[in-house]
Amino acid sequence: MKNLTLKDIALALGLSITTVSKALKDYPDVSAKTKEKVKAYAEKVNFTPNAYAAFLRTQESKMIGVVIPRLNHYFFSNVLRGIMHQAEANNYMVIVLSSEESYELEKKQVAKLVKQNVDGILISIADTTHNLEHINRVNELNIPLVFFDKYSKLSPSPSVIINDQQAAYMAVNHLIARGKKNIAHLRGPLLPQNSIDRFLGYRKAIEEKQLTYKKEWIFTCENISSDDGYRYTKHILEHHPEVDAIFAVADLPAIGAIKCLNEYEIAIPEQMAVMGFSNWGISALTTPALSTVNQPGEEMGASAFDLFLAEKERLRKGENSNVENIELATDLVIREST
Amino acid sequence: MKNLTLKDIALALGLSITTVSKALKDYPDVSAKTKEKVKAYAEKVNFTPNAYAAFLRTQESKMIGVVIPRLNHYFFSNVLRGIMHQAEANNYMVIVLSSEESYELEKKQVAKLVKQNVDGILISIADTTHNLEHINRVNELNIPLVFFDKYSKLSPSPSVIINDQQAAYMAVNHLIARGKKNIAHLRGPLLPQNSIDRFLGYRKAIEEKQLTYKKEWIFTCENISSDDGYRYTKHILEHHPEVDAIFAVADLPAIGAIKCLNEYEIAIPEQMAVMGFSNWGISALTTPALSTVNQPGEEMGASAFDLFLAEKERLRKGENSNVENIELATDLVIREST
DNA sequence: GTTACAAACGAAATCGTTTTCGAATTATAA
DNA sequence: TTATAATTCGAAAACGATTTCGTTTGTAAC
Repeated sequence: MKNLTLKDIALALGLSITTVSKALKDYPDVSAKTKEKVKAYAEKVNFTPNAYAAFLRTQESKMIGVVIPRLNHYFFSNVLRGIMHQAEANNYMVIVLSSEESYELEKKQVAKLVKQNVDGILISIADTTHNLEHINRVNELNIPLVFFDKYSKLSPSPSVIINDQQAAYMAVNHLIARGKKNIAHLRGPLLPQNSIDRFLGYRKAIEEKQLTYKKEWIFTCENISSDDGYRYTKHILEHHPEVDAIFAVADLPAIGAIKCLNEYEIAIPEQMAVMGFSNWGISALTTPALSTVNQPGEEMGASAFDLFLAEKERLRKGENSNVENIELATDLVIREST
Repeated sequence: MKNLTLKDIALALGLSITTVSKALKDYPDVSAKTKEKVKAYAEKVNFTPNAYAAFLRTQESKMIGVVIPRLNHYFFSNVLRGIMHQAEANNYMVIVLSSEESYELEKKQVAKLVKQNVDGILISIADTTHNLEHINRVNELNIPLVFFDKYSKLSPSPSVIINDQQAAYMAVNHLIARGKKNIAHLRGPLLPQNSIDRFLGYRKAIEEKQLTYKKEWIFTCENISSDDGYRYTKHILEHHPEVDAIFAVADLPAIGAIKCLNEYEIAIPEQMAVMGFSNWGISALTTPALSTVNQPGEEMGASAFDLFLAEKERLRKGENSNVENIELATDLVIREST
């Protein structure tokens, strides 16, 4: 009924604990016959070695920690699913912690994972993270660490990201191709690399086509919330009537924008086009449906886990080979709002 | 730099491992002076006992497992946050697994948690779970198990739920108070208790006010998706023009309904009112904004964790006292769609 | 000075697995 | 027949914390 031990199996088969353990791990100094017998019995009673005891010897916990900025976030949920799927395939357990976009909490969560002796940490850093001491400490302890989506250029750890600048560039070019000339940008906070890159992609597209670029058309969504989008759109309507398109850093502000435009009975996309970023599940359900950039969440999660395995191997071998970085492709999802 | 052990502290202070351990746990046979010294040093070097080694003696892993039907689900994300918050306060780690609404996967995930020696399991069962052997097995192993939101009446384990029947009853009564007389219901799958209860609440309200109740106005959303809502609403418009309100088992189908009604340019709520259930973040952002029933997710998560602690204590003492069940209050959120 | 007792500390066993090293058995060669 | 090698197994020592049970030391009572 309860979880069996090697001892139980050894007793049942008249073998020593050592031989049972070695048989299960295919040591060469156990006869084929004995291996068969042990494996068959272990299979029958559904034995799996006690992970805690194993850790004590091997110092491998077979657990990884994941730190994400937010739990109830469509994109990160998808990344998580990708991570967990890959983790399961490799017999790893996953501990998920949220930083709630707070630098202080992020530090605590990372420390907690280190104390838990996780074999590695996958992290997407918070909007407010301005210091990488906690990350550096993980590196010093030789614990594999992988960034996904929100990384820092100041850390040498491997990362899997999208090309935010290029994606934003494509998105804005799409608006331009639709004939829009005065495009406002609801950008993200100032620190995160991806909100910087999306802004740069926006500016590059504008400048390349020699459209007007105005600082007054750039608004910073501190919380990347629908409320941010709603408020700034209202402001745009009242103070910048010449604006004919909005490119938002994420779907949530874009949906807030649509909400506002609907209330003011502005025709979308004729009078004002709206472009989001991330392709959340809900973005297909607004009226009108939101055009956006698709981010491959599950793929990113799976790649992040694979990078962790690679990084672990790299650290084990003590190689000074370069870390891997992965850049995933994105694509435009054109719907009714453009 | 690396994680310290009791041995390191003992060596540094010229004490035995035993005394250090006992000092940290406030054993009575350690002098106050020594306790002070040990605690101060442990604090300074940020010592925490190795959880894996501790488990081997105490058989307590200080980890709980959580199984939810879906990861990217607004309500469950909130429950998770409540669980994690409470877990952190009590020094527990949380392993989250998803059943993806599949009975088979749910069984696997529970088995995995048992193998991991979690101290308890919090679970919201899948829509397709029709058999409780896996739950019973957990009970037999004396591992505390707590249901939240989606439970089974066939298991004696404690649970924290809402009164779905009463909440649905209130919601439908609200539609009736708005003058609606022919109310359709987009119900959930047949197995889960909450979709049964919401249906019963709907029927109770209808029958009590002696409105017409028709089987043809009941539609089963197998996936509780927006697509379900969209499809059935289209069907209602085409085949049951007399229907003047829709009560959905969840927000997602309700949003699908609104999407459809908008496309057909049906006036909401004048020609057709729509009521959801759960109060997802997006339900305030549709046009028109969705009326719904608020479910206290975080509170439910926190209560579930508390129930786990209580159940653990109950099992430890071997009491045959009754298990606790908690029912949380819900409230209507009236927006534009009614 | 002897005994009794409490206070303060440590030795050692234990949890279950892994792995090194040595012992035992069998097979092979001389 | 003996020496050697190959094969197969098991004893035992870790890993780090917990806890039982002794041991030592000091104090008080007689």
